[in-house]
Amino acid sequence: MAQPDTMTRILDTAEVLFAERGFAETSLRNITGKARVNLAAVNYHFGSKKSLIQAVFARYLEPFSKRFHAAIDELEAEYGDKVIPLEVLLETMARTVLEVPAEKHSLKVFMRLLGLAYSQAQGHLRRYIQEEYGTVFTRFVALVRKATPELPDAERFWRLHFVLGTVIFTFSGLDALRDISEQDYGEHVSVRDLVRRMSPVVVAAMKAPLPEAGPCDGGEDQLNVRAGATG
Amino acid sequence: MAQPDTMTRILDTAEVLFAERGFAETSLRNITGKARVNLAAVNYHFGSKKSLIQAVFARYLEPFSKRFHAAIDELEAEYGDKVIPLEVLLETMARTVLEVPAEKHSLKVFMRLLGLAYSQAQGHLRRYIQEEYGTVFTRFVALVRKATPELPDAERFWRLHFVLGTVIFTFSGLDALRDISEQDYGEHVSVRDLVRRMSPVVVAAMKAPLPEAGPCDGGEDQLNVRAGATG
DNA sequence: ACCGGTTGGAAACAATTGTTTGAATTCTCT
DNA sequence: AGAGAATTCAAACAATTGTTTCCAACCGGT
Repeated sequence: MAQPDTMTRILDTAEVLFAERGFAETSLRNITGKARVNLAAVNYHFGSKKSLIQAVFARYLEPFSKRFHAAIDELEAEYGDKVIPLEVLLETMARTVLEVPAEKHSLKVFMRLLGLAYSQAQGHLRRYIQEEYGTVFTRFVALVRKATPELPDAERFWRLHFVLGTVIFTFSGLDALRDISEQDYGEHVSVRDLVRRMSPVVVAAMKAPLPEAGPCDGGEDQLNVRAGATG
Repeated sequence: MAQPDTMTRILDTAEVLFAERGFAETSLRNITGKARVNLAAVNYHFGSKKSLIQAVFARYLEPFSKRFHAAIDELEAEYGDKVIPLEVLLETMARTVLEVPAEKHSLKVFMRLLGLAYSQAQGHLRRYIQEEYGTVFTRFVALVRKATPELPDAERFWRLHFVLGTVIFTFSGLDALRDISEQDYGEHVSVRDLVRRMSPVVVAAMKAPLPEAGPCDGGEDQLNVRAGATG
């Protein structure tokens, strides 16, 4: 069996280990050991661990970004001036997300990495992803805006992040949740299955009625005081 | 100003740092330095870093569990045999969650810690939380079941986790999201504000129509093949 | 065939990690 | 006040981390 080249071998191993344990908990020796590659290879090919992490993300996000732009192009060509329905937009995004990792990698890994990027390392990763692949998301949001004219902009912003939370959280903890589901309900759910279950929920979430009153509670926010560091 | 005792000082500092950077990325020296406490104090008072992490969670979850049990008791006494409406259940949970950290701590920190517990360290933390505080959640689910008899059990299981994802994801990334919201929409959202926005979305999510077809796609799940470790 | 640039490998690097030690200090109770 | 327990402290521990170094092996072009 012709082994893939070293860089690919490192990326393949790294993404799995990162997804399983997180970035800080995965050492380079752990990666290079499992990948049967010399330790120094990581720093030689990628420069640093940080760059390796970004490279792992780039391998997912680059084809995704490309395909998603293309998919949106198709949609816009098909619908012309007409507004693209919300369901179509969401379904297109889901399909693109499902397509990309299916080629070589695991959707679970992809989602778990996204979840880690959000939850962990508040710093460089989020900035990197935002700067590098933010445009396609912006484009998507613009279309969602046309599809949901009844929503105030701020409301739509929050709701999109609500459903983003649903998606990332679910798929990123997929294994554990699936185990419970299988054990308690004797039901093995596939990824497509989960998407099918998620669709009506997401649509309903976006189309939910607006909250009752406006933000007029005087801006009290004492819930966020932290234990003061008496320096 | 009378300083709180060492254990409290450590817990106060640790929970903030953990929430900001994650567990592995926060060193004991980092904590003890900021808390103005000797390094060995952590191991003296808590035994190990792992135990410290659990103690941080216990300080949130213990009062939450107690209050939530009490709140459910009240609800059951009030409603007797009648089913408690879903909205009331969700609102009760939200209120309890908001109450607990408001005493001394930050809701943001609480949620971020919950998010980390799910996303990070697949091992000991989830088990610990499940074993220690799983009963109150089980009790809650039983009431939700009565409130949503139209949902198949498995469907309700997944939907509860969908909305759990929304809640944890949103509050755990609260700062960043709030910054964007404030910058793009000139709108400062308080925590209560966010809860108000989230409510109709969560309710709509739980009450969304059932997905169309059953799980009859032949169980293909090749999306989850991982890059084989050719050992 | 030969050479220059690229790639691979074992060892060592300095820094940081969680934890332990044993003496000094503070607190508690009679 | 003083014996004894509880706590704090500085220092060192062994282990692991990401990174670098130096040398051998390889490759394609003239």
